[in-house]
Amino acid sequence: MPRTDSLELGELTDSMFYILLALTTPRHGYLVMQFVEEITQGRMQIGPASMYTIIKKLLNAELIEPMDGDGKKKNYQITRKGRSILTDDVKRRQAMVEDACAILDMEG
Amino acid sequence: MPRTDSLELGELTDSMFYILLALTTPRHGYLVMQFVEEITQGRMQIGPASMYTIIKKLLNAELIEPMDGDGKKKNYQITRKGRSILTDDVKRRQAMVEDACAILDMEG
DNA sequence: TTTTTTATATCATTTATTGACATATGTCAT
DNA sequence: ATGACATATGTCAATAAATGATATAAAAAA
Repeated sequence: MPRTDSLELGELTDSMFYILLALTTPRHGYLVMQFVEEITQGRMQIGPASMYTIIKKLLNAELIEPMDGDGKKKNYQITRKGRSILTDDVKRRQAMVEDACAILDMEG
Repeated sequence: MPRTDSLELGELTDSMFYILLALTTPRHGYLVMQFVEEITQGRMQIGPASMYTIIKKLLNAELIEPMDGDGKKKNYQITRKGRSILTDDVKRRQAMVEDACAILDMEG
């Protein structure tokens, strides 16, 4: 990924992808971690280091925004810009799968 | 991605994914670069630095193997192990797209 | 002959991820 | 009320991945 910022290319890393997906509903970081593990059935786990590092980056890029926090908890939600980049990235990933299914002999 | 080797997790990076896909037919590095650009219609480009670095890594992990080279050209092809990991990774990516389509409101 | 394309390769740098660690509050059983 | 565990957020150093720049050399084309 490196050497060029993935967000500048309009691409999301797997972690960013799932965190953005989680924040289509307002949640705080800890809940996002649990949510990702749940919907992926444990296939993907995001620990605190990754979580809070990436949250910071997504905030900075304005793909998510802060919301009303309840005490210690800090809630975030996806922005319009974030949603747009997320749906584009779903399409990008869909295209990759289709490329593969065409060449291999898998049902796409 | 880092801190843990993606291959040890049985996961492929985007570049590895396309290079393996290209090597389902025997090809040499330079052809792989062109092939990837073609099938992705320019969406993904892999330059020489990435190409030969990743080829080396895939060889080392025995996901590809060398073949008869014609002069300067070095041909490679995917191994059985490589094919198995590739199809698994297609499924992993398919699952990600499905996760997203379920939460967003996209046709999967 | 000069230029471009083909073909392979390395190195230093940047970005991404994460294990280990630190901190603090809330909850629950003993 | 005391110890254990879950909740909740955060940093830092270390590792891995990708790539721009650069180098080399043969073949093809202009």
